[in-house]
Amino acid sequence: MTPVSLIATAIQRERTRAKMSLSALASQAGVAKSTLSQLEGGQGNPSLETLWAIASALNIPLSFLFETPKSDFRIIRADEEDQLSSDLSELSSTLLADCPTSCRRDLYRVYLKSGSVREAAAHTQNTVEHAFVCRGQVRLGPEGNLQELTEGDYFRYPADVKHSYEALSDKAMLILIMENPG
Amino acid sequence: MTPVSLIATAIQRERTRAKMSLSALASQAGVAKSTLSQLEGGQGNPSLETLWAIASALNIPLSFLFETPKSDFRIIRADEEDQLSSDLSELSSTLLADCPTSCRRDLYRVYLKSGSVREAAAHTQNTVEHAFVCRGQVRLGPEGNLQELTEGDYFRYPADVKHSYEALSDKAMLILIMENPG
DNA sequence: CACAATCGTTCATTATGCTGAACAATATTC
DNA sequence: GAATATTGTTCAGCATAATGAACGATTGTG
Repeated sequence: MTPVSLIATAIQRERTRAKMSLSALASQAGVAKSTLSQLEGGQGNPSLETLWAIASALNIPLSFLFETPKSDFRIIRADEEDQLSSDLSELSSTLLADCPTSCRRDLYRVYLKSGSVREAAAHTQNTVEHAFVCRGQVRLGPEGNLQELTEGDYFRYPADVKHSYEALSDKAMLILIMENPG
Repeated sequence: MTPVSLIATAIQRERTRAKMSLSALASQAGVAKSTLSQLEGGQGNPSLETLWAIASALNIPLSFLFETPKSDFRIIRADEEDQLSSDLSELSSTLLADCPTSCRRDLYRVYLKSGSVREAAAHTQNTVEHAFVCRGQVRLGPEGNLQELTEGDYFRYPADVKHSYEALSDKAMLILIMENPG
């Protein structure tokens, strides 16, 4: 995959996400329509200033133009041991998620009390959430894909749709990592 | 700050980190020395292919050239409540760390047993680790800045120096997020 | 229906980034 | 110490990215 074609799809993706026409984005960024048109066509070899102008007009950091879209599900149960360095008796660690390309990840500590269900609206497109349950039991996930998790479980899911959190035990604590855009 | 000057310092930083001479990097990347020289001098307006070639030769993703360096300490105790959305009785969440610019964050689940101390070598420059204790008590941190943490505590620290982990309780579990380069 | 506006694409001209050779300044080797 | 690489910089020529006007296609409006 050539870098230009990657940029091409990235620009198109971000532009449609921003609900901007090609002409509007071009004038907003201060570049010629023709330049932008060729770029989105996967042709040419844009300069840094051109890319910068486009990213600024889209109101996103430049690195957002270098990301490859993906989103997926993954559950790692507390008793599933990826044997990574488990030979060290005093320490065993499990890689829950890595971040191959640059991404934005915000880290939250969440306390839940049993009772009502906490609904969360859809986040920006391609947002992914990582949940790790530290204490108690919770049911969470995107609409139609709720998972019941217990202490030590890890769950990753797309969060660009409606999703919810609910404590099944009296109290629950979890680590939530919001990652966008994936 | 102009985008070119940012790239200029970024390239120099990554090149010295890779212990490469300007000439060596140029030939490795397949670009003219003059091009690279001008770039590091903060002049010009590089094309995407040029940047791509340089990043590839440095063996880093392109987005690493757009990051602004920083690193810092932060501890959030379990009983420190950032009142964020604490008005919702059934849910209260605390933002532990956000990620203003693009960054790489790998997520680990770590189990510790009391006894020996786990020593970790210095990671690449500007690496930061986020530790969140889910169970038990641990003493961890960089050399000369060990912190004792208990359940629910969060600790962020530079990990580009030697650091260590030690369980103070019988068993301990924590979430570790490795972020590089910050 | 006709008119106007906006859409995205294509093409000559202009501006400029990339190149390669020549350069002085260190660093290395016998 | 002289000879030889290797460092990073500067400058003319070429390659090409960016431009702006003209284009047909599509949409909106009276």
